[in-house]
Amino acid sequence: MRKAKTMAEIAQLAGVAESTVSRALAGSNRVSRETKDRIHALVKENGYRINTRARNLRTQRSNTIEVLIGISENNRQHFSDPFFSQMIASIGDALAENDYDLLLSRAAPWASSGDADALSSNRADGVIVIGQGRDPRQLEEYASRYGKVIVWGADLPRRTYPIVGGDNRLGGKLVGRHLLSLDRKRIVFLGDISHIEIGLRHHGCMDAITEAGRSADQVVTLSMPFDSQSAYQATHDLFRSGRLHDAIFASTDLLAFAALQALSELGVRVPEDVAVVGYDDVALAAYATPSLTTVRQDTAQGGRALVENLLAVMNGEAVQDMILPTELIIRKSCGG
Amino acid sequence: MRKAKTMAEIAQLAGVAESTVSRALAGSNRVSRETKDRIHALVKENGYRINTRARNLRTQRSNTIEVLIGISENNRQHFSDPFFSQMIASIGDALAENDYDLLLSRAAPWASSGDADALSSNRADGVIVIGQGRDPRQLEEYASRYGKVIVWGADLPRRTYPIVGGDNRLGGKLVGRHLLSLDRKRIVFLGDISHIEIGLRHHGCMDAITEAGRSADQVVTLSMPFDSQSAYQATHDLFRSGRLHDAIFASTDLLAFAALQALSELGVRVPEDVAVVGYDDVALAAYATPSLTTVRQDTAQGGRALVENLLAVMNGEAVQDMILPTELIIRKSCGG
DNA sequence: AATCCCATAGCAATCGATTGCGCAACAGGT
DNA sequence: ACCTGTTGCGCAATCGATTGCTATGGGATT
Repeated sequence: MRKAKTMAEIAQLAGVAESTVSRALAGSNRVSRETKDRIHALVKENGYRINTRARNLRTQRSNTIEVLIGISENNRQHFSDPFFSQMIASIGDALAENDYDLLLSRAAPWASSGDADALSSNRADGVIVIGQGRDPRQLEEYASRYGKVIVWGADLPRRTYPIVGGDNRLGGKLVGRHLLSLDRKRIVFLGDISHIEIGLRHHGCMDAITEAGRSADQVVTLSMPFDSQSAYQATHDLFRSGRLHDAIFASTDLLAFAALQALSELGVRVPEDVAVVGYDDVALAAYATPSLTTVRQDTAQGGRALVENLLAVMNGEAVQDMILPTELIIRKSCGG
Repeated sequence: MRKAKTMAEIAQLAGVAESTVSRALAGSNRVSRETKDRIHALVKENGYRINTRARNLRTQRSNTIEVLIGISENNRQHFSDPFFSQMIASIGDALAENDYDLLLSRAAPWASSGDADALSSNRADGVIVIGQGRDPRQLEEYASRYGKVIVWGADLPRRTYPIVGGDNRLGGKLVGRHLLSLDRKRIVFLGDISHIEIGLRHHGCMDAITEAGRSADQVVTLSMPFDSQSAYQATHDLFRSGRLHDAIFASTDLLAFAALQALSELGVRVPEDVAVVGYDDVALAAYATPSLTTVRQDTAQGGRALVENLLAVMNGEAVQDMILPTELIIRKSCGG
């Protein structure tokens, strides 16, 4: 069974023109039933498979959507953040239903440098960016130039791209209120507030403080990189030094887990001594023991919305921004 | 600033031929410094970007590697299994270092049906399959036909594709021994043993039982789908019914977390009443409280090995199978 | 019987970049 | 002056499938 490499060879074997083979495989009704059958048989027999690269060039599309984790240069950690992987899973589902593949990119195209400036384009039919990162201007520039882009993130002013996202400020506020209602007086905020979304969560938390007439110095902000190692270390250092805090607001569930680990090793009781609240409501937040009080970000709904809206954009339709409901999930074993 | 779409337009603006533009952008030394500079300036000025699709067709490569989660038809759950996302992250890292992108595919090409049989090929330069699934024959067929494939999985006999993987049977054996050394007498195995790798873990566990001269009925096997919901439910049902078991061997950390959750809700103490051991050593296994005793599968090393060996295969070199070290990580708060 | 139409299938242009080969210009050596 | 290299660049074929337009043959219509 020799392997037929090109459509031309199949055409030759079938005694028809390439165009007929192409139409037969595409299911066009301009090819007779018999010819179709004959071609399909030859295709199977020879193990022929369409060359996607040629097809992509000719049709000017690749049935592929690119997903960029835009939140930072140091992408390493974010791939393994369960929030991102859940989001990617959900996007993947929605794309699959629409017959799109998912191209996972790690290098943000706007970060390319020097000679490489003309490197890539047109490899995907559209782009989903997850997170606005620290400097939204690059993203803005990229999106306005490229066009077929949608972003998971916050509703920034003077934005030209459509977004899907939660209300980070509200989420932070809910957490703040919750901790205050538990009569916690010295709160630690864990996370890199130079990231847009994290900053908003922090902002919301401060809103709650102000709203309650408390003093802003009830919150200690531990700004650190986005990975669990740093969170573990920071928590460990802070609580070993014996300073008295009675609550941690981790800007991410991943960081919350790291903090819990540190507290556990130091013998700090949760939630008796310290209440811990996370953000994202990743799947393991419920399964972990102690389970985690957190703010829900519905990745299933979010991924689906991102895909649907992106497809609409690609289709030339106008799409609305979409702010998903944001709610606090209270699990008593951890968040008090 | 009109957008230049093709290389021909840039060539026209620069007053040179397309070939010169192409060579200039590729950094060929057969173009003078001045011409290069002029072209680069025009490229930047016009926001021109190379059409990747055309390039891919002409060069017969796409600098893309496809990653297939092959373990089951129901791919939904596996994307969010932290083991898979860690593996994907690690593969992504290694690929990025080699200037490859990662195409995440959800539909196994060998599962395509009917008219669609000639649908796709040549869209990636190579394929990494994670997991051998339930029926390794399809995978075998696919790999032998396609060629540029590497698989994360077990060392099956009469296999024609190269693998990277842990020693699942040894891992299972280590767990079995560990539980026996803790004098546990009624062990529950949690997982779908029709999956090759899970079956081997189970097998290894039984080896340990036999080795110790115990009776095989000390192990109850709860075979169930691959998701945490099912594991939670199964554990809940089993322990609520009051039967006396004193250990759980979860074939996956994800399932272990689900089991822990169920036990916690039923008031079963871990590890006093029931020891729980997982498999994979996902990142959260250490951070969760109680932390999890588990068998380490080094995704960082594994991902890197998969990529390096696949690139070697694509390069026509012969590669060795690679069995990674398999060791039990004992964390006393959970596994006893 | 002449005309028209429909079902099929072929021809050839096209998508946009890459690359082997050839050619011109210019330098240096004899 | 002639030969030989080198440098810089253009010509045109090529990758493999898709698609608008055209052509043919047979049956239906008037």
